[in-house]
Amino acid sequence: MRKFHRRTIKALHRNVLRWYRKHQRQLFWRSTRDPYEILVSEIMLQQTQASRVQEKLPQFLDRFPTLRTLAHASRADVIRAWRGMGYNNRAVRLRELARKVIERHEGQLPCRIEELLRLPGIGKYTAHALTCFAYGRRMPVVDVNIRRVLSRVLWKTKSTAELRTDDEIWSAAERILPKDSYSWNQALMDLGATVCTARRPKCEECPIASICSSRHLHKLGVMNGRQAHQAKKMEPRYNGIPHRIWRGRIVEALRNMSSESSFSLVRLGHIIKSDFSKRELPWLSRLIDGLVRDGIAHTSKHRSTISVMLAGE
DNA sequence: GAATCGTGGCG
DNA sequence: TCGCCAAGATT
Repeated sequence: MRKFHRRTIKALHRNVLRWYRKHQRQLFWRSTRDPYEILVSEIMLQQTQASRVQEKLPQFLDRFPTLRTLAHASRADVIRAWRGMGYNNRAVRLRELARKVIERHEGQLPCRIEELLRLPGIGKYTAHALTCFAYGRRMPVVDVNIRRVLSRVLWKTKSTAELRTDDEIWSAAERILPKDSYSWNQALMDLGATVCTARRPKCEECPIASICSSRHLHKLGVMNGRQAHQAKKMEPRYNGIPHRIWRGRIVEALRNMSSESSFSLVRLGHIIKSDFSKRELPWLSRLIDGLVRDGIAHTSKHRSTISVMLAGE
């Protein structure tokens, strides 16, 4: 367990918050405290860059202005409104979450961490983020930005492959948390997104470079080069294209189909792959099965032909 | 605990 | 060009 000196922490707070007051990004979800709006933003922000959420969130909220409108919408409509966001499971879970909040909590998003964690699509990060950003409670938050920033500032960190463990970072985040945790957490995320970036951090613009444990590593250029490519397991592909991309193409095709009709497997195959042949039907079926399991697609048999559409219900 | 889940930008 | 990366959660 690393020790932190009070004076260092104070300087950290002062410099980061001063930088934040001047350089913060203007983001949609910082100008509201409506728990529902914050909730949607946090789900969208999971593994997704703020700039894209900034663009899509207003459209989504326009379509589903309240938790109730979302809960009463069809899955297909929610998935359609999720277009361009990626990770469509999130859309399905968000709608399911809304329905559970109505049946369990009378339509009020709960504010206790344990209750939040029981809802689909909410893990440790999102539960803490909601507590801090929607309810204004003093609460540490750790996302990939904060993990990288704290890892570099508080420990010598040569590459993003050598970040500190989650336990270490959560513990550190808790111990150095200032009074105004809302601004602090937002500030650290901005710093990580715009200055203390994963690749080519702009240490010359950093308000806490003089305090940073990794400052010398940067001068040596250690953090600049491409990451030592650690043999990561290649994800499954078909025709050189990752499984997930094929799934995405299918979902996009289903979105563009009018809600009453459906595609036969062969027709769908030709839409996502121009040279599709019947020999590839087993491959396509497996992809569809995955989408059905995830509650994104729905299949129906008519005589011997199988049809596909977005999940109804 | 590793594998899985989209999409677009950037170096 | 192509791999890495992005406000993670789930199984």
